[in-house]
Amino acid sequence: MTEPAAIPDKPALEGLEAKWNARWEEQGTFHFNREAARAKGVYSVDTPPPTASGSLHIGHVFSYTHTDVIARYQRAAGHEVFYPMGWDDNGLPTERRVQNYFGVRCDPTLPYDPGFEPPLHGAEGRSVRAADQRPISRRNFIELCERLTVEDEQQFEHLWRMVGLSVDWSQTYRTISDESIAASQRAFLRNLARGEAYQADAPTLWDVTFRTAVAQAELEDRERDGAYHALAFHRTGDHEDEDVVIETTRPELLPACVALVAHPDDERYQPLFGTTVRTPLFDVEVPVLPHRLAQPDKGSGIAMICTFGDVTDVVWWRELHLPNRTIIGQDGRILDLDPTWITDPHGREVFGELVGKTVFSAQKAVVEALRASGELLGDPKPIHHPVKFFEKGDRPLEIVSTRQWYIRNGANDPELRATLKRRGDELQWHPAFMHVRYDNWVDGLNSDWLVSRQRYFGVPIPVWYPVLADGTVDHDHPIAPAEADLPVDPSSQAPKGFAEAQRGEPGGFVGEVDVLDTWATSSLTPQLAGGWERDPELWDLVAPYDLRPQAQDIIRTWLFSTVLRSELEDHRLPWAHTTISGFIVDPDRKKMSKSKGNVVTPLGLLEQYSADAVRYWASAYKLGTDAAFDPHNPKQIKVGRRLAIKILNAAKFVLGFGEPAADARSTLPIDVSLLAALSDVVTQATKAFDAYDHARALEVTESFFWTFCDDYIEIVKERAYSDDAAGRDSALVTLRTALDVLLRLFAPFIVYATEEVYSWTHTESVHRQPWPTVSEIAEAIAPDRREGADDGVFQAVSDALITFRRAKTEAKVKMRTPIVTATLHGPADRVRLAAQALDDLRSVTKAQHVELAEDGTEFTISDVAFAPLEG
RNA sequence: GGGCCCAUAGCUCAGGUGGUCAGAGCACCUCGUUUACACCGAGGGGGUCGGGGGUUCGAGCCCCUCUGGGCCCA
Repeated sequence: MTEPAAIPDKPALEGLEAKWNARWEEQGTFHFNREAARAKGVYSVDTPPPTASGSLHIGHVFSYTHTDVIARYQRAAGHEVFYPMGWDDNGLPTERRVQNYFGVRCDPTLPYDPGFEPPLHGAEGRSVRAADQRPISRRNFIELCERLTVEDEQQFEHLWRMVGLSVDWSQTYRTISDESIAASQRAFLRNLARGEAYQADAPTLWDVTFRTAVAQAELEDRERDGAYHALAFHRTGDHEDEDVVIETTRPELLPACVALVAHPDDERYQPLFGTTVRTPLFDVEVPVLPHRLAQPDKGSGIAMICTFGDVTDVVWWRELHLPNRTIIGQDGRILDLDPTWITDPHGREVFGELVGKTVFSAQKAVVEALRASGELLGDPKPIHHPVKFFEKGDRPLEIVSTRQWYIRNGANDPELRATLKRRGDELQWHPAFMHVRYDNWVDGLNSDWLVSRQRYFGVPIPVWYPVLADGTVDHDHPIAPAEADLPVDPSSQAPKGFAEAQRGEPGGFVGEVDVLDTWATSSLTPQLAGGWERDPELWDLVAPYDLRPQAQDIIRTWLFSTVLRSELEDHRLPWAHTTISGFIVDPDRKKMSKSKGNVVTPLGLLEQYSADAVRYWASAYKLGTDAAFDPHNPKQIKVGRRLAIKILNAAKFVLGFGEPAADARSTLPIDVSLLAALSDVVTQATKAFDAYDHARALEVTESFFWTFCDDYIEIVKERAYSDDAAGRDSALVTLRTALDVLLRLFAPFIVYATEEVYSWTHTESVHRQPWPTVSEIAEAIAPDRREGADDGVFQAVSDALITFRRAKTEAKVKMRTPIVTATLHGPADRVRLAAQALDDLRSVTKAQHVELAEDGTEFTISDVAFAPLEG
């Protein structure tokens, strides 16, 4: 672009997205420049990488627009903005999508098939039943994951470009790329070396469907129907004929019962503490113990402890030093094991019948057997109670005992917990009240972070284990690779000093097959994007970052885990500010989610109303505020569209008046006054942006803009066309200055229309222009008029104008109907202000003569004589 | 059970440090083809700021409490 473009006859929003995206890409408008960064200072954004396998909905556009608006302001305010985009493509969501899309599932025991072609291609939306999924090797499966995410990411990028995110697309990263895997593994190895990562064989929350362990942060409670079953336990010793009745929602776990428990203060059960009872059906002797977590008001107040029905069972088991009698396997079925603790032949027979049954079937079988033995008292009492689920799962979690990897997070380390709390205090939250959610989460941590996942498409945990001479695996002495050798895949590569043939052999090794939790990599997005240990120059420029924008529901996961990793690695916050966007709710105030079927996809809205319109809608909401959205009547989007079109038209009109003389300045009182009002807008918008209140910045700008169009342009229109050189130049300078400033004030929000307009008079992008300043506006004012300039004259004329318009409306005459004479009344000071622009006021009202009267408390007019309208 | 947020015109939302703060847009009514814009313009009607207490000379704005909605954590 060497010359400004011609002003079109009929400016329109259509096509601007494609036109300007191509131009921005070609000119590198949003490229991060390291030299500029060193010179100007950096504003770096740790962008949330959307889940590549998900679909973007209107809520994403909402929050990402907030971030972009901030980035654009900071760029204008003089920073070199580091604003990369990432794709979170590793993990379960991708696996699940691949299964459904291609009709396959991963079976790691199968060999790789180089010529494999999936049975389906694009079974979008429907889930393919597990039985219909073709089993394929892990490598084939991962290849399909790669293939699909690359396709998805292209669509995402297209959408984001259309929305107009000022991202530097050359900085894009993926959480599953070799570089990301290496970074994630490197961070993990350092955690391991410092003793922050460790293994434990412990009861673990387990999703039966996905067959993987899940972490505390991935839990959610869901209300489910259940039933209290009253079971009779039998006392021992001197009280053999007495029963103790407990109520349980999980009678199928009876064979895993290891004790009964009641609250230490519960007088009903105090006599039983220290005694034993025999379980119904299985006749296993178990102790009756006191513990503070037993709830006297729940059921009969005494509960059975099983290994393991819920997380409380785990606490009891650990604190009361009870035996582990796990009976549920990783498939959610009763394990085929020898229950050595059950000695009663009938009990062993009953257990044998349970083997292989699902939890559901096992419960039916146990209940029937209890009925038959008379140890089930009465009918089960239906209840509604919260049950723990994996947030992505649809079957209740079980608890199984397995070896897993953990990263310390402060749950068992008061000092670390306090440090993390302090980091939360140091972080600047926008809005501030979101800080509480972080504190609540850190306070509520009850276990270290479980990071191993029994999945396939993820970052491999980079360790091997020695196989001892007797063939057992020595998990206590993991073999780690050198950082220089990363990334590694222990399931297909041998550790240094071993040959692949030694895999699984005595004296050899085995590779860890688990992968890291997605969040264990996502918690490193500052490192992944910022070239940590890969590009030290970049890392030094951008880290710690300025901004972490994100959704409120992942404060406990993404935000917290990123703070944790940064603390463990660098003992500092990863960023100075965090902005939390609200989410989108439907007109009934229900959160938008796939399962509710109320998700709105943005592409249609962008095409129908334009990206600027959608951006306006998003920008109009403050951070942290949930927004109701009705896709059938997107009012705010329509308003945004109207605004964007108005900008095009107003600019065309203003520029159409022609150019002022080169040395012209704003001289007439009303013109100076308009620029004073504009200065005030700049001050307010700047202050709002600096306080991360973009909605306020937009509001003051928009409000001024409409007044500018409806009043100021109308008021000076005739003068701008007139032969009076002085008056005309003052108007033209004022109009052009105001337009130029307004375009830059709007540019963070209305990115396309402002750029289009700017191109009519400039060869550079409006998005690379400095943020407007008060002193710059003063430059447009004649030097002797700058002192004490205020908006009084403009306000007075505007207010007076309304009374004239009202008079015409009430007289039911056209606005252009000439007035022969009229008297304007008002307070003396305001009348005198208006008098300073009396010629303009007369021209806009078509009044030949206006009498001024200093009386009354507000503007009114009287003695209006209309002239007949000609023609 | 604990915590946080929200409840202002029919709708969607603004209302720094308490004193023209009762606002904007949409919707509604009336009028209007004026040197950009009918994807427009002008004017107008409309709310005892969820209920109840309290602090204050004065409270959407501060405190208490109740009700309803949402979210987070147990």
